[in-house]
Amino acid sequence: MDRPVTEDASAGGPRHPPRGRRPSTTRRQIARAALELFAAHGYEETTVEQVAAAAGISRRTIFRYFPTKADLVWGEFDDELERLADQLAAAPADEPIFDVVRRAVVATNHFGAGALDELRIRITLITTVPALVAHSALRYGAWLDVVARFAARRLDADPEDLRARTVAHVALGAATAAYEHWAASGGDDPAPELDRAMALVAGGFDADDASVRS
Amino acid sequence: MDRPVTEDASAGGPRHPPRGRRPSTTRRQIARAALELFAAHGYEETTVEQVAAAAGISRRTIFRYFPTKADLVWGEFDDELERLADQLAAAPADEPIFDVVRRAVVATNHFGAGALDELRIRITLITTVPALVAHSALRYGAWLDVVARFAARRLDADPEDLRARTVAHVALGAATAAYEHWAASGGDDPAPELDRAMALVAGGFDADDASVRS
DNA sequence: TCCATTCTGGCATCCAGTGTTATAAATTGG
DNA sequence: CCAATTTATAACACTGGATGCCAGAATGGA
Repeated sequence: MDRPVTEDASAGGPRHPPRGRRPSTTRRQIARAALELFAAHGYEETTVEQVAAAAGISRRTIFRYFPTKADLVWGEFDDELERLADQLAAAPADEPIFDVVRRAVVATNHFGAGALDELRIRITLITTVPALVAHSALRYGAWLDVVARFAARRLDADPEDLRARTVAHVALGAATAAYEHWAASGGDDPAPELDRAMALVAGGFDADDASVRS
Repeated sequence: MDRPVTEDASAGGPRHPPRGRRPSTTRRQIARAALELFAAHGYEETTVEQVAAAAGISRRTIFRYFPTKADLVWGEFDDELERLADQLAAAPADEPIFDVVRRAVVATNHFGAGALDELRIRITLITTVPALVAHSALRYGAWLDVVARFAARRLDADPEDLRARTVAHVALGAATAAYEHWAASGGDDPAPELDRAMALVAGGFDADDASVRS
């Protein structure tokens, strides 16, 4: 009802009232409308035109808020990336690299019961719809960079160092497996699955390790 | 010069002469024409129409040989998948899971000097062009299934088992990191990079392990 | 020759994504 | 209150990948 005034809840600078015409909607509102349609009728079956209609704006405006149709599903992924980077940077210097990544990934993936339903819809779409599986590789690129940069710092190496990139790619692989598994089997919080997958890696897939058998 | 007669060099059944009109070209020829154009002018800058013209066929026919533009870059990836599956199946039953995967991946990625140039073009495109990075997630899906099925057999578990899927995703991560690194830094055979990346994982990223420091 | 089969080309269509332009809604300054 | 400026939106046109459909070309067989 009240106009969305760009919902800037962050600690901002001096509050100049915004200059021109106010946005008629928010990213959040558009994404929510899209997700409902995708969940109800399927991603491929829903056109951007229909999302626009549901959100009460024009097709062209959708693409000003989101660069691609696939990005409608990803919500505020960039924010999560920042939290991950902070977690990594704050880790004690003597903690082993992969342990830090493991802790950080798990820590940034705790969700309240309220957000779980929406999260499951998102992850199910991302891990099952081919167009979204494909797109995820692009979003994960930034994730890889964050983790690889951290690993490179710890190894005193270049961000393109094979070891640093491998740490990142492997961590992403474990996280992807965990999320895929969580979305398919109706668990509760995805954090335990994440921790278990990362533990397997940290143990080097040693078949004698109890963590593998648990 | 001579007509391409569907180049079926495999050990076939009884040789009925093919029935209807013969194909005017081959997948190989089309892919080669496409790769040249992509390398020369860029992937996004080249339209399927131009590939068709270079291959001497119509745009529509391109999409009968290849389901998407991106698949033009992937060549005979399916064949490689079969070889990987065979390698995995032939491994001794007492060899640790990840060691088997490591050996199989390395073994299926030896290339003669003649094929290296084309491989590097392919991998460079796949790891740098956003549309191809995205598409790769779809092709790797089949790769994941092959490795996960192997791991599941070894673990006497379901193919969707978290451990099996994690093994597959993590192996793919390591392989991706290796290939990415190989394409960027002009090495020779990608196999050593693959082996090194997989060794890091097998060692659990233990910083005291010599394999990590080498 | 007539027929069945296989491949190709051309056309129409859908949809995601982009550039452009006009217009609406808001603030600032007179 | 009016004009200038700024920002957001809508409407339109256009590109290019992908798909369905159908007519026609090219082959072997009866």
